[in-house]
Amino acid sequence: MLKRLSKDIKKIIIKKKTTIKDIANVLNISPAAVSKALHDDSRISEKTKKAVKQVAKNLNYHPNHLASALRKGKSNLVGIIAPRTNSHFFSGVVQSMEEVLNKKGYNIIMTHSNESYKKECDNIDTLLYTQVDGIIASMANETIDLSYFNKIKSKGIPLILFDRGENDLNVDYIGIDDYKSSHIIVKHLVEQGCKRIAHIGGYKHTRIFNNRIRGYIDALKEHNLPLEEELLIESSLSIEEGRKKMEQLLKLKDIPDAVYVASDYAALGALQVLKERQIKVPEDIALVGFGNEPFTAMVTPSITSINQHSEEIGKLAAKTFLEHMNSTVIKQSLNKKILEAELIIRDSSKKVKA
Amino acid sequence: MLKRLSKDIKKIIIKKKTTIKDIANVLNISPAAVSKALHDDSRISEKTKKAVKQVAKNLNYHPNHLASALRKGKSNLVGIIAPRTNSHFFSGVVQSMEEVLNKKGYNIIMTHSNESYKKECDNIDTLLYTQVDGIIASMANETIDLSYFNKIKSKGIPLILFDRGENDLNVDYIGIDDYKSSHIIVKHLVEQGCKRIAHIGGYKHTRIFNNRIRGYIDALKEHNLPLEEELLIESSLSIEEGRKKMEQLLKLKDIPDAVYVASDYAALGALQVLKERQIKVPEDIALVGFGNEPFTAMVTPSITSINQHSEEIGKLAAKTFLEHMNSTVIKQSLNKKILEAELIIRDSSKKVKA
DNA sequence: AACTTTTGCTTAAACGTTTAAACAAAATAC
DNA sequence: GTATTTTGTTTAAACGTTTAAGCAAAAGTT
Repeated sequence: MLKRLSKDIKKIIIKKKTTIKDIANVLNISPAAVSKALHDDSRISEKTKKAVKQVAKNLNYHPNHLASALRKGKSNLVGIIAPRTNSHFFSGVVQSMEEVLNKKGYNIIMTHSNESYKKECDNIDTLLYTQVDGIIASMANETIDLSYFNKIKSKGIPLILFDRGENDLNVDYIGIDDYKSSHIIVKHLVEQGCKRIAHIGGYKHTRIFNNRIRGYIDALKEHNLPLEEELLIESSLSIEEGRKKMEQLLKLKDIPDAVYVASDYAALGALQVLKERQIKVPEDIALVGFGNEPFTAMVTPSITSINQHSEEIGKLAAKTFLEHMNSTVIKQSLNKKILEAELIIRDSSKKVKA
Repeated sequence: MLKRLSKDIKKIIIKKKTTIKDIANVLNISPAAVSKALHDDSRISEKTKKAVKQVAKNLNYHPNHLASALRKGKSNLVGIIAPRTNSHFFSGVVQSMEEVLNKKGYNIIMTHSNESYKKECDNIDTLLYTQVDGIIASMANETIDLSYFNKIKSKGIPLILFDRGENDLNVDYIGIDDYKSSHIIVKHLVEQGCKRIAHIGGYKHTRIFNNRIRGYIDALKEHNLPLEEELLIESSLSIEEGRKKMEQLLKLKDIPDAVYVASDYAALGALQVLKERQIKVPEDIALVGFGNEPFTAMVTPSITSINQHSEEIGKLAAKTFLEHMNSTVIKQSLNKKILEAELIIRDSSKKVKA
């Protein structure tokens, strides 16, 4: 009784959202005609189209996404999961994805795992809950168990991984050739005359970091340099970790003459330590980072780094998603697209002047 | 013709998602009964509830959120917009919001403006598009134009701001008393015997930073200290900016004996500079940060800071949202909740030993 | 003028839920 | 043993959109 009353009050106070029906009533046409007019259907006259759009604007009409998504069986939303938000690489990737997807009428729901496995799972859950049409993701550092990603696949919606992917998971993948990138870096350092090349790498269980480590090891071999255990360090690659691992390397009786760091952030930390200790870069120790973050060009000395082609990766990932949506049958063939990375040589490793 | 065919193929290949109807068919009951059983309606017998839930599990049933949201007229989603993802404060706030909201059946869509106005607008658009039931936001540093936030209000869904709010905008707000916080800090520094207290603050156009600056100025006055222009600096408050502004202060002929930095990150940068220059903290210069980030306790010397009660803010913001949802009429009265902050005194400012 | 085609709309069903209302059967009350 | 309440379910409509199918009128074709 009281409840009924308050409900009526609500109805009075809340200006009901205008629907397609309201527009139809104003113009004395059917809701179907309105819907078609709004979608520029060729079977609707220009006159009614104009009228409908005008009334829609007047009544402040906004389509009910839930209704159309339900009816069409797709939400036109794609979920993105990135491990971090503040890296130039990831934001570049996302931006170019967004560009491609928006053009095709898709909206994006961004989520960040912050490198945490739990958050990643939460992200997947909300994305599935909101009925996204697909998920494009890059895995958190922590993630080892992949059952949650399989949950996506079992729902039947496309999953595309980029950068931080996994070989086991049977999905499309876009990334750069990390193994080869290490080769390019080591080759460059050798050409600069370096003989004791250290590697501050990421954790081996992450595909890309493992590949960089393997590449480092194999490249040393190719150039007949010995692999010394004390020169190969795993780390979480934050600025602070870069400082710590660099300090660790400087404590060795036989310090390296070059350090290849698997992330620009950690490389920056390492550089800070070197500068504080008055160690000359690149003369005493040459330094190479990874990711081509903008700051690498801005610090002194500027840091040599690997350009990961974020725009290209984003574009390809988005296009792969669109391919899935446009194919009527479930695609069986997988897209594994591996781009070749590019070394941007800067002062931190330029011992031999050209 | 061909299209029809391919559609049929699709139907065959794609295992249709199981719906409430499928469960109903299996058990020979009505879909309505199934729906009620799944929601533990008191009018459904325990026996059928159990049976329904079992079948649901067997068929791998997942409720169609779009359908239920459409029918119920609410999505049970709440959008959150935070300026940054990596700050302890914001992640604490969000976590406690999530806790409160999940308990009441709400899911969260997190977005990050990354301090960019454009991204903030994009976030608002996608959130409105996904038909969230409300938005809880903290404004980007860049944001000056508030028309986009008014767009939310004009849609009739609740908007709750926290921390970075705005006086003009007629919305609920939860935050700490920044003005008073500055007073607490200045008082503390004066008690430690400091006479030239500098302030590295944020940009004045952001409410909270403006309040901190005003608080700093008024507190100086109260303690009969002169306000010196060269000691009051605006900045973006990153680590790097903290370094730069500290260096700027050290270039003065008459350097300060205390620095109050409006962010722990910038305070950390300042501390790095002080340590590099062998300036004793707190003996030569006392240092106070803001935000009580975990690292403030971990660096040497540990940094005195202001605890912003992130959990409390998150909880209150979530509760305010829930109040909106539960009230049948549109609430006119605004909630402005200002919490008192707490100074955590650590080594960086402890000149007078207790 | 008698047809076909095209144009511009309408009708009605569907998407998967929820929920008010109805109703039969069982349990309880008197 | 009839009246009333409670229990457990069904029916049917609704949420706002899209879309296949239908249909009348206009335009085009012989």
